[in-house]
Amino acid sequence: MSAITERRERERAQRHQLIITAARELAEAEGWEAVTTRRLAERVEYSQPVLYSHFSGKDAIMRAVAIEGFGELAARLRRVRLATPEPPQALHAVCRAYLEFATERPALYQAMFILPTDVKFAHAETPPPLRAAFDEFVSCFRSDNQRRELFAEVTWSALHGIAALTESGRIPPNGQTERLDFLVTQIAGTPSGPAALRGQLKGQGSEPSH
Amino acid sequence: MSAITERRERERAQRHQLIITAARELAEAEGWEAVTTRRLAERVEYSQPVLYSHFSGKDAIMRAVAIEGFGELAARLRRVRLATPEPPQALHAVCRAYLEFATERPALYQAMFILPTDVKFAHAETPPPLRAAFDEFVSCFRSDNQRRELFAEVTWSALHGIAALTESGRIPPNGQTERLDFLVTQIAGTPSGPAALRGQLKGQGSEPSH
DNA sequence: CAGGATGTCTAGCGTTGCTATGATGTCGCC
DNA sequence: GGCGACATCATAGCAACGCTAGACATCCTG
Repeated sequence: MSAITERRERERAQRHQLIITAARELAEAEGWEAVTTRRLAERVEYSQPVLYSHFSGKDAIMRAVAIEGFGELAARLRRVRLATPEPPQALHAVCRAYLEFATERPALYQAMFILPTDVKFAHAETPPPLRAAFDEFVSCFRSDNQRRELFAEVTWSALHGIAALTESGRIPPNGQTERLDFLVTQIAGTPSGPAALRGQLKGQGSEPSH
Repeated sequence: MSAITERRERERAQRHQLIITAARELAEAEGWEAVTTRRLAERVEYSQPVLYSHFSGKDAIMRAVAIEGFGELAARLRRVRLATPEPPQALHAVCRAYLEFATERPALYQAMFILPTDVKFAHAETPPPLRAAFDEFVSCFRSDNQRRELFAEVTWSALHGIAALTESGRIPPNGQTERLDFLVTQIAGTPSGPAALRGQLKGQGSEPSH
């Protein structure tokens, strides 16, 4: 292989990444509905068909952005968990970091967890960064807990519910701390968050009633 | 007002409902991406502009479908709750009914809770059926629990997370019972579901660990 | 019965994701 | 060095989308 073709492949790889980055920036700035193939092509200073020589379609571009997001989320959760040695606080910190991620990067979060996708979750073909992110939740539970995968799954689902409903305006953005503290307290089976430590649970039953 | 204009208004109201029903049926049969104004117009046997004399646009049609769904969900949850007198089981039953609703009517659920909307949640202009559905969750907690609104909010969020991630294929459809049982058990702060009563929690710590 | 208002459809605008075709430029071979 | 083969890229266009202006018909009213 000649040096020239090597350079071309390098340039091609750069352009590949350029498309992903441009799509992500455009989505984060104006939302996914503003990401059209025309605007994206203009932004990377190529014509539309070039996009299709790198990706099979708009869906594939969004999938690439999502996978990039999985890597960032996994790294962020891992950093937070390792920085919080005490177990209950680790779960709380990881959950808070998850919600912060969803709040700070709504468009990225949408691509990862809300918009239709054909990325395989909990499957052999699952992208490693996605599995890594999920494992951060699993690692917040004792290794002798045979159901820690279930614990992690439900914890993640609940966090996703809060994040999705907040982002779409279906629950008010205020009170995230209370929701987070309550959730972690219940999931962990024991008070762990700062609010709980401040005694917000005192004097109130948590049992259902008719 | 003449009898003729009365008849016209009646016919107009019927057609209004016909559009909503047709949109819903089309969405439930082929998904919302298949609901185009052209296909919808063809289905109600009118031309496209007629839709716009009833609704300001496609969004408004979807909003009408969603509000219809809120009414059905509220009725379903209420029926289930009243049929389950024992408090802990009531919460469990209501949660299960919510997930069943989401599973049985995925397109309707999407319009209600996933797709972008400008329906006001937790607001003065909130549609009464929506508020009624939420209140069914609230009513599952003791009235002397000053934070029952928070309890209900987090419970609903967690259920929505499970429903949304399941429907988009991000968590496998198998194991919904386990997730539901675990969630209700943790939220209620005491075992309440059948699985918990079967002793699935034995011998496993629920405390996080490093 | 004429006139005006009401209601409906035909036709079309601008935009979308995507692609067939053709021009341009580069590479390897003789 | 010149030339055919190849890869690369842009122009132009397709079908379908949400939505709307204007023409047409129909019906009620004076």
